[in-house]
Amino acid sequence: MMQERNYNADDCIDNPKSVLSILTPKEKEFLKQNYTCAFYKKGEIIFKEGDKPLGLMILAEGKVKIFKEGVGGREQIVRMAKPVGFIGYRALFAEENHTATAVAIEDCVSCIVDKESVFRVMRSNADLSMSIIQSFASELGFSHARTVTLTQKHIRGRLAESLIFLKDTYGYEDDNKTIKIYLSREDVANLSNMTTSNAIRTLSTFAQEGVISIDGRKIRILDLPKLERISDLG
Amino acid sequence: MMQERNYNADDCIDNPKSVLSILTPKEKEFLKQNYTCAFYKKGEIIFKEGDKPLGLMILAEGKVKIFKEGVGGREQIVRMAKPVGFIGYRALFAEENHTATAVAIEDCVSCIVDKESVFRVMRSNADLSMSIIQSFASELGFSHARTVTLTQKHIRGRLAESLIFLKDTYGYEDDNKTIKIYLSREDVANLSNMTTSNAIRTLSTFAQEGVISIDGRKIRILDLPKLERISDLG
DNA sequence: ATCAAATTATGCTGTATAGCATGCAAAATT
DNA sequence: AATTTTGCATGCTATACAGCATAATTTGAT
Repeated sequence: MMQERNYNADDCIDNPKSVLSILTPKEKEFLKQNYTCAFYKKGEIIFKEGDKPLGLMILAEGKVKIFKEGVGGREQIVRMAKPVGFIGYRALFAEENHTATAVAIEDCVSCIVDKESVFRVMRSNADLSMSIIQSFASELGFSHARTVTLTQKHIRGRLAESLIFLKDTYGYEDDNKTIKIYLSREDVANLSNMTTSNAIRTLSTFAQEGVISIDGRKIRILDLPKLERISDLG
Repeated sequence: MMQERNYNADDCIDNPKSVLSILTPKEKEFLKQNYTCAFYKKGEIIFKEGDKPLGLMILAEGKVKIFKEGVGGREQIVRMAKPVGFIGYRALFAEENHTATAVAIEDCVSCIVDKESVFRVMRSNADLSMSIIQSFASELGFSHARTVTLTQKHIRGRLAESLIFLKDTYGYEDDNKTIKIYLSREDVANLSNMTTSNAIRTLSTFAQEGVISIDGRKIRILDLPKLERISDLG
C-alpha cells in the first residue's frame, strides 16, 4: 500500500462524471458513511480471477487494466478503466467470483462501497439501477464488437483499433497528439490479441509510415484519419 | 408472417422460466395489456443491424441466432436465443440502434412489450431491475470468456466449445445425445470463428474419432468428457 | 418430375502470424 | 560502479488456417 497523497476520497462519489452523481444528497451522504479507501502501486494486483468481490470499487485515481488468462497463461485485456469508473462491478452484480484480474497501470486510489449499501441505494433509487443497466448494455455491445474485430481483423487493423481505443478512453496529453497512457509493448499486444514481437514490429511499421511516432512508451498519433482507415480496412 | 399455431401468447409473461415471473400479478396484467405478437418463418430476419428497437421482444417459441457482420461481411454469431428469453434487449436498454442482426433458426413466435411499459414496470419493481442487471452482468462475463476462447483456442478447441455451448443452451433430444438444434455447417462455423470448410472438416474428424456422430445436421455427442478435454486443451 | 440452387465434402496452395533465437538498450538492484 | 533484470528490436522458421477449386449430395422451386 502506498502513501496517502492528499486525495479527497469523497470526490469519487460527488464527481459529476460518476454514475453516482444522479443520487440525492441524502443517498450520497449514506454512501460516504459506508466506504473505505485503498491505495495501489503501479503493477499491484487489485483483484484476481477467483476472488470474491467485496463491494463496489470506484477507481478514484490512476489507470487499471482488466484481463483474463487464456490458453497457456496468455493474457487478454478485456477492459481499461479510468477515473471515476467502477471496477470489479461485473462480478459483484452477477453474484459471481471475479472472472478477470485487475492490475494497476499507474499508482491508484480506489474507494470500496460495501455491497449491502450499494444494493440498498439501488433499491431506493430506480434511476441508479437504470443507469447501471444502460452501462452494462453499452459495455456488452462494446464487448461484442471487440470479439468481432479481435477475431477477424488482421494485425495492422487490430493494432490501429487498439490505439484509437486508448486515445478515446484516455485522451491526449497537452500536445493533442500523445496518447495519455503509457503501456508496455506486452500490454499493447495483450490488448490487441497478438504477440509482443508483432506489437513491436507493427508499431515500428506504423512509425515508419508516419502514422504514429514512438518514443519509448510514448505514442503520438500523427495521422488519425490514416489510422482509422487502417482500422476500418481490417 | 406465418400462420398462428395455437400459441397462448400470455404464456411468455407468465412462464416461470422468464425473468418476468418475479413480477406481481398486477404488473403482469399491465404488461399483458401492452404487448403484440409476431410470427417469423425459419430464415426470416427479426431485426437488423441499424434498426431501432421498438420494445422488449420475448422469444416465446423457436430458436434465434444473433450475429454481427465483420470484415468482408463475415458473420460472427454472438448469441443464441431460446424460449422464454429476451431478444434485442441490449440495444433497447443501451438506448442505441441494434448493433447485431437476429434471424430465426426455426419458425418463431415473439411477443413485443412496448418500451414505455417495460420501463414503467422496471421503475415500479426494483427486483426486475436487479434481475436484469444480473442477467447483463452474466452475459458480459460470457462475452469476455468467449472473446478469449475465440481468439486463443485452436480450431478443434473452438469447435468443441461451441458444441458444448449448444448442448448447454438447447439441451439434448429424448435420446440424451442429439443436440437439440439443427444448424447449417456455415452457422456452426460462424459461431466458432472459422470457415465453413474447416467446420465441416473438423466435425468429420470428431466423428472419425468417435467423439460425436453426424447425420446431416443432427449432431450426437458420444463422448462428452473427451469433447470437454478437447475444449479445455485449447 | 425436373431443374436450379444451396449445402456438404475433400483436396491443394498460399500466407499471416506464432514461436523462437539473438542482440542491444535501459532500468533497477546490489 | 558493477551486475542483473527487464523491455525493445529484428530476423528466421514452422504451421495453423484461410482461400479457392471441384465434385457430390441434398434441398427447394416450378
